[in-house]
Amino acid sequence: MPNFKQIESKWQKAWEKSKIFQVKDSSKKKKFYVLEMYPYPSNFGLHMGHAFNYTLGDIQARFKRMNNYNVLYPMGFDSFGLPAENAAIKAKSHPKKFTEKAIKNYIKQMKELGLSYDWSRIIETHKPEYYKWDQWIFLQMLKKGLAYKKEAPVNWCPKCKTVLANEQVHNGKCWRHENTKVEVKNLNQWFLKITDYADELYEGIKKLDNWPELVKKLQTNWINKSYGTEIIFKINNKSWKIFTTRPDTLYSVTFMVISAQHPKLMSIVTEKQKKEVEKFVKKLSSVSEEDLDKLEKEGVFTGSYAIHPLTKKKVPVYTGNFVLASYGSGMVMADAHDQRDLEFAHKHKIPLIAVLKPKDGEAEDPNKTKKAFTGHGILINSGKFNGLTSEKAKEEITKHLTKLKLGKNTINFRLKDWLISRQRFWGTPIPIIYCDKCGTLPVPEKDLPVKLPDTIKLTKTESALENYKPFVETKCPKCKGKAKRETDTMDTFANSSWYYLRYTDPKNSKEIFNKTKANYWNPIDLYIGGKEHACMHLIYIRFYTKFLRDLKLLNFNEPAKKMFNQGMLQGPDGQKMSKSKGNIILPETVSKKYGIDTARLFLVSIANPDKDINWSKDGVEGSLRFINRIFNKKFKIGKSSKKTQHKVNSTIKQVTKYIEELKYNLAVIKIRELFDSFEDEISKKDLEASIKLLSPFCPHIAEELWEKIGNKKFISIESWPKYDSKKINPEIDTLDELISNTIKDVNNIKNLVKTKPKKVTISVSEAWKYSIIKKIKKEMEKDYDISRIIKAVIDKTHTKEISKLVPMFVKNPKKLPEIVLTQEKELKALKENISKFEKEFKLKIEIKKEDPKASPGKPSILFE
RNA sequence: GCGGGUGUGCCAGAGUUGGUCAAAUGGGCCGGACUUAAGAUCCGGUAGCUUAGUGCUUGCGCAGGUUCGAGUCCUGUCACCCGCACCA
Repeated sequence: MPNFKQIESKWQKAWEKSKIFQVKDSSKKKKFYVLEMYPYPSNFGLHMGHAFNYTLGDIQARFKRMNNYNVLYPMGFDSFGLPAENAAIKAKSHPKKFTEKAIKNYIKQMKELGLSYDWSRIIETHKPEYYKWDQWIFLQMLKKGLAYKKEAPVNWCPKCKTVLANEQVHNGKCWRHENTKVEVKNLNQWFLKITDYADELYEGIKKLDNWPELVKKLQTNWINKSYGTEIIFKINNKSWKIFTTRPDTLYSVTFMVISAQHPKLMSIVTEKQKKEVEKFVKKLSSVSEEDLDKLEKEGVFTGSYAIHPLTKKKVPVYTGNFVLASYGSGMVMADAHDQRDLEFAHKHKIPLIAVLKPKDGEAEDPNKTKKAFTGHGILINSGKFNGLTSEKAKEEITKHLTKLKLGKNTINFRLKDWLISRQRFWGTPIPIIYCDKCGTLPVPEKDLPVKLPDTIKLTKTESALENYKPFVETKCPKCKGKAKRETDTMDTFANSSWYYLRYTDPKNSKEIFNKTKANYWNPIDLYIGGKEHACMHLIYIRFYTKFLRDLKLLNFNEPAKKMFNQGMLQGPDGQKMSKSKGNIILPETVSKKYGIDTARLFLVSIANPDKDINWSKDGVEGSLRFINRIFNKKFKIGKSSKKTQHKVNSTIKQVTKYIEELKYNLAVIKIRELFDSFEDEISKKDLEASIKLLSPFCPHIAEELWEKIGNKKFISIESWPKYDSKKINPEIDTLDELISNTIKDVNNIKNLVKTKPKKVTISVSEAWKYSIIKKIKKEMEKDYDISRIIKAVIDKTHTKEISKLVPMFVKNPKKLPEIVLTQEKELKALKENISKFEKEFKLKIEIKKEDPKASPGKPSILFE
């Protein structure tokens, strides 16, 4: 077994010293930007799942580097976040301490994985040099009216003591505390107006050609653009807008439902109903929007009536728990053609009117049926719109409303504005100052960054900044009087929304990044990360990209050309790795036992990298066996046989293609087959090419072998081998097959005779091919089904070329393909391999040519 | 409820313009070689029936269909997994 530890550290040091992975911002070479989503530096360190993730990118980076690309492959840390803050609170300390310790450990571990990052470009989001630019972006958004403050019902996690974005609430529970119910609370919060970009974000998805379909679908559903109609209802003489996708059911509206969380709800509640409504709202206050669905559809009458815009009838307005305050306008018109509305109406004994009938039937009485007719149909009970189809009626009714100025066509999105305020310490401070005289003011750009205090010791969960006078107390930038700082910090997703740009110019203190550099490297050519980020990070990063483009800083529209979602690495038990299950595999342990190259090789050879995979001890040992085999093999440098040349060249071709497609598992198979096919003697060039193929997967071992065969420079910066198509000869594979069949024959016969013959005569027979022809002729004479004839041909010849001739057979069954007899070639191949045979069987072997016209019934191998 | 995905041999997992698929590769298991022995290593086997065979049969969740031909396309069905969630 190679001394992995020694080899690994030798090359890791050499790489670091030589700075071969550092990259310049311009080059004659084509650029390639590979990026993995940067991690949160947890104090538990990296586990094998991270190793898998980063290996995927590293292989690509190494591959592209060898293919003469100028490769940007950086790494950084998403170092703001709750765990460090919580740890600090527990230890009555500063989160920076924990964070930087964790980062140090991460870097060490990453280097031990042999990842070829350009460490000179490291970014850490908790550093003022970085988050200064978070604040700068915020100020730009403020200028453009994209950052604003408003009071809104927000999700409040009592454990984090902070507000969560909708996207951070999972099933009504906090995303970090699975058992903590999210409460609803009204607070004054900062929002980013991502909805201004909703349409572009939505339409742009279609152009993300190399993004996984899954991510695209999830984003499409998340943003959810829907075309509909805005209709104005009058309540107590005030206009209330509602949004509907079904204006064709307008005549069916017999009541309205307003969200129980609507900010203006109380304004329409009458004195008489006040008590009941308040009771109802209070009951719901501990339930988040996302949790509402678990409740039964409930509601109470507000006491007010709305005027139907067309019939002018009075319809009662209810408040209900099934209407979202944040979608549309927070109020819906309710009718007989919606299941929820129907159920609600039945419960509250509200009469319903059917206005649609099926195209081929009669309408059911909605007051009696339990199932609403929700499809499209023909309008009835709808005044002058009777007889129209739903589709037509949607248009006509909207047109009519537009004329009356009571409605219009509109587009609605499900996507909500992004709430970025966090009442936490360990985040980017929002650069805002509040002055009693001058109001809310942005921190002047020259005063950035607004730094987090370094000296503070955290003791409580609540916002430490709020209670820390040296931070809060400041001067008003306008009147120079006493003023207070904003104490909210930003969601960490703000940091990660543009980090990829900072890698291109990480040390710039004058500007967010140099435009030329950022535009040279971007967009990212390959972005690797988990699919769990489909709806949050991957939408935010697109949003920021578009915003910075609109500031004329970027000349592209989307952050990444290609996105790749890696699968999850699960423990040996097939379960998600977790501390509680005790199934976490650490790179250190594995590396010590098998070497990190073995682990890298194993991780990518289990399955396609986008599949979830299981760690397996037996499996990794298989990879170890392979590495041992090639490491210990003694190569005689000389001349490659035709066969070796063929294998090397065809493997180069296939492996190159597979790596490009990120089908690493298939690439590894081909590499294994290549090394296993080697004969004793091989040319230096072929051997070098083979080691190069291995190098992105097993960089340390490859460097070692490279040196062992007498090379001085690093294989990591050598150029990728090119195949010579002239040396690829598929016939060699066919002959190989024939030979292995012959071996099988010999073995079979050996087993049968159970004695050790001294001499074997193998005659290469083409008899079977004759037998096919015979068979075909026979079948034809019998006037058999043509399909059987063709099947016979295909089964026997196994050549694609012939299968392509099938249509010809169908047209003209008499014209049989001419089967080329390759007896001469087979003989030759066997002769070439005779020594191998003799060694294999410990026999004397004699090869005899058989009469090609001999009957197919004769044995082709004779023993003496 | 809506949307998405998956279902292949003892196991993991390849396999999309339908045709070299009884099914890559790895693991496991069985046998052989080597060895005093074990391990490592190397070789062979691993659906069933056969065999002198490069033969036959069955076969990729289940049931049908299209086709000369289907793991691959279509329809239905079952199972599991994941995302979103009262979207008006």
